[in-house]
Amino acid sequence: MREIRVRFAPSPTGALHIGGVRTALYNYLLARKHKGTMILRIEDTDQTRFVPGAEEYIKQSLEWVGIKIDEGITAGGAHEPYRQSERKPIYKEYAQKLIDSGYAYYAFDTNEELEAMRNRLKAAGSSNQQYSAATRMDMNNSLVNSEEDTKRKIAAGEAYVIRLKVPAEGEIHLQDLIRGDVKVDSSQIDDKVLMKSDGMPTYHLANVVDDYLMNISHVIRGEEWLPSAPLHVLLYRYLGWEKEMPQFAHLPLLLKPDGNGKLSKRDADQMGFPIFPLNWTDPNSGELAKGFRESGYLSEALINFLAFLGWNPGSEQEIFSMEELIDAFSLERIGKAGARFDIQKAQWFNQQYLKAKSNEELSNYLLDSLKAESIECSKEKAEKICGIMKERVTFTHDFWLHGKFFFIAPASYDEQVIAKKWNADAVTVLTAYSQEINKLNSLTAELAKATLETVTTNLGIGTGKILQALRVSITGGASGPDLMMTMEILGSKEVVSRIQHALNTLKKPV
RNA sequence: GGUCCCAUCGUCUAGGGGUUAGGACACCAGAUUUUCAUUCUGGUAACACGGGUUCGAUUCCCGUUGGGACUACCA
Repeated sequence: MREIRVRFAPSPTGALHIGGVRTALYNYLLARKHKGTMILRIEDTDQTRFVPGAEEYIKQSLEWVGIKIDEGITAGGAHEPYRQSERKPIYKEYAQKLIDSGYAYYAFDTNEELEAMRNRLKAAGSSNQQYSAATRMDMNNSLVNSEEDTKRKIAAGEAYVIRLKVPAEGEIHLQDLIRGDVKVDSSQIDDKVLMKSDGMPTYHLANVVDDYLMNISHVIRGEEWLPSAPLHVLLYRYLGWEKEMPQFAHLPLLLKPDGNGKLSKRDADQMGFPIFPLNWTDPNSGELAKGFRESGYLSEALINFLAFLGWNPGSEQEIFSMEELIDAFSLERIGKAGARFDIQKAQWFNQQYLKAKSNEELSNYLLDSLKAESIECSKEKAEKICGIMKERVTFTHDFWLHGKFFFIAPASYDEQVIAKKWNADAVTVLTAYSQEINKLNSLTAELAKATLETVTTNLGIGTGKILQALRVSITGGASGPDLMMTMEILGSKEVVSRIQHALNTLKKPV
């Protein structure tokens, strides 16, 4: 079997879309599974859409999610350079080869002329308006002009493109690993531009040339490429590389949550979830798009979630580490239908991964949040807080968001709890309780509980009746982690002060 | 419009000529937790439609419908 060599080949036109991350992931899983090579190639042949910082963003995103690059930009390799803009002469050479062998030709048509052609065909009621065998002889190209004329035009510096001469008819077959046999009649394919007038190749040429030169074994990419895949087959054929042609696998698309259409940044904004792995600030608009990382997602959870969007192991296991994914992965088990993006499932995965982490590891997230708020906290205390909170947390920032009361005394109290539970009994117990706690110089959860029981027993009031009042006086909220542990972390002085404050602030019920 | 791709619970999906059509998320109910969350138990919920093929189709074939992608000197 041929050595597995796959590539992830994004273009640096902005932040890396989450669908791109999944494509990269599937490539990576296949490579690792078969001890192959994962290549990162940058497809920057469109100079007009180049976005500064995008390449760096791609690298950082892949690094964050744990997709390691064996070969390509930064990693280097035997097929350098891995940035298509730096491979210009290579494409030119092969375009020339196609011209020499009669499979491609020069075209001098202006945009206006192309436009006119389309309008003409449209008016005539033609089902497709393309530059093809049916129309090329009416256009301004080296097929209709004399050789001298073509040479003269080129020498005079007239703008031209190189187009592929697609045959008028004939079926083109493509064996897709996911979709099986796909066939298209070549009459449906237009004479695609191979080299643009700026001297850069188009995706079609660059992609085929590089995949061949880099000895790529499998092209795993999104389904949006399926319609142009037959064209690529034609290119391999005309270049004489059909035997070395990689195998194709066109991945199902990631769909909007409501199911209609490709997942886009717009949907994410509207529905309030991220679509990029990392924060991204658009250099043109200055607009910030939130990343999964900054939204509180763990990379392992994101990967697990993404892996299951379009693929499944066939078992009932849901939680997979990267190693387990590599072990279980196979192209055969990739589905054909588009997968809707369900952020709730992503949240569930995140919760699972968060719960499984050590307090030590989790404390870093809390400490980060605290640092941003300029609040001091020891590592030990942070670990303790994370320990009692991790069962109730969905995002990394929830430790801070739902645990603020560990650092800031409540400024207001939950009204519902006050209305229902703040009564004469509560005031009696809390008054006595704070006096007892005040006598202690160190407070443990056990001590807090024992003291509370003693106080309530002496007063003949059920503990359960006033517990909510105690919680609200200490945290301000109606719910939260174990209250006794919370008090232990807060310490006796703080507990007393908070109860006193509640007693003083809240109306004394009659 | 044309070409291509796709179709199992609301969502991600397993399955496959004869099954009580399985799991997970979400949702609902109960138990535990003196709160909330966690956890556990249970529940609601699907083979788009019409023709074939067949003793028998949700599964295979064809069509319809629906959805999607592509249709640039963008990738």
